[in-house]
Amino acid sequence: MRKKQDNPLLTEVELEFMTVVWETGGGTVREILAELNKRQERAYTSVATVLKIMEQKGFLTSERADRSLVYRPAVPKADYQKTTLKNLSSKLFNGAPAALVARLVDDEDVTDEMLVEMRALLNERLGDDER
Amino acid sequence: MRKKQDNPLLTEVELEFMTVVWETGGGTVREILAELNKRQERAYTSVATVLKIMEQKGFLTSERADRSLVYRPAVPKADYQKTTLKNLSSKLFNGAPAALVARLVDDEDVTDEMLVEMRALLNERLGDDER
DNA sequence: GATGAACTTCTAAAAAAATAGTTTTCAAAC
DNA sequence: GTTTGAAAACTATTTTTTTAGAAGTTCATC
Repeated sequence: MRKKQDNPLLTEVELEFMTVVWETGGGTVREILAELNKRQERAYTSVATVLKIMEQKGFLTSERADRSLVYRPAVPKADYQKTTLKNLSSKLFNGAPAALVARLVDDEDVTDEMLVEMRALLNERLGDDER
Repeated sequence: MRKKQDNPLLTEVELEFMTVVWETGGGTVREILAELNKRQERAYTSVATVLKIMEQKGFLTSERADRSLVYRPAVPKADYQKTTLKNLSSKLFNGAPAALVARLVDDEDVTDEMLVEMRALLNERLGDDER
């Protein structure tokens, strides 16, 4: 009987940490701390605590190297992006991902270039024949 | 000196409440409670408290009718969807909304029909001339 | 003008998330 | 072999979110 993991979402702070780990590929607490503190000062132990929790939740793995733990992503960023989009789409867009795109389309901050890029992605996956 | 409202996002529970208010157009505490309790039992005062907070945060307006307060959305769902997408895109997709669509495109749960629908939306906004 | 039902408002406690101090561990340096 | 320093583990505090009881208000009715 497998437990299947029931809250697949990161909290605000966890996401910030995870972003650094994805970008850098991971590292020791001290290294991750250094990266995080470029944005906001935090104590060493705060970072260590959160990283440990994230490991328990299954978002990170750790491995000893010398005296330190080295944390690495256990979940690829692309997977988590997918999870998040699914969640958002179900919570705020009636489960319809297209509704989500509709909203992007009428956002004036989204440029035509971006929209063209999106269309290209869709065409690539769909094939260019009209429907 | 205006404060400009610095956290524009709903919490988990607030979003659940807001969803009901958007769907129904709003109502009294008792009415909203009835709707919410279809999913999860909650005390009357819990709901009243959260609705009050949401009003303070600017997501709802209230108006007296008889002895009761009637709550209504102060923010259209479409606006909030936009806010959320902006936030998500900046926090998890390097500020590139197209990256978000890229992720939708390679999600096997998103059907071709949905993708075609998205493309139609893009074409509509862009005009059908190629590029 | 007292009573009570249906509210809102006030207050607070429980739970979750975020932050960080204190203690322990362990290898290396002396 | 004792001291020291860097790190993890443990424990605690603070803040935010969620939940809800208790007290106060309003208004129709007796």
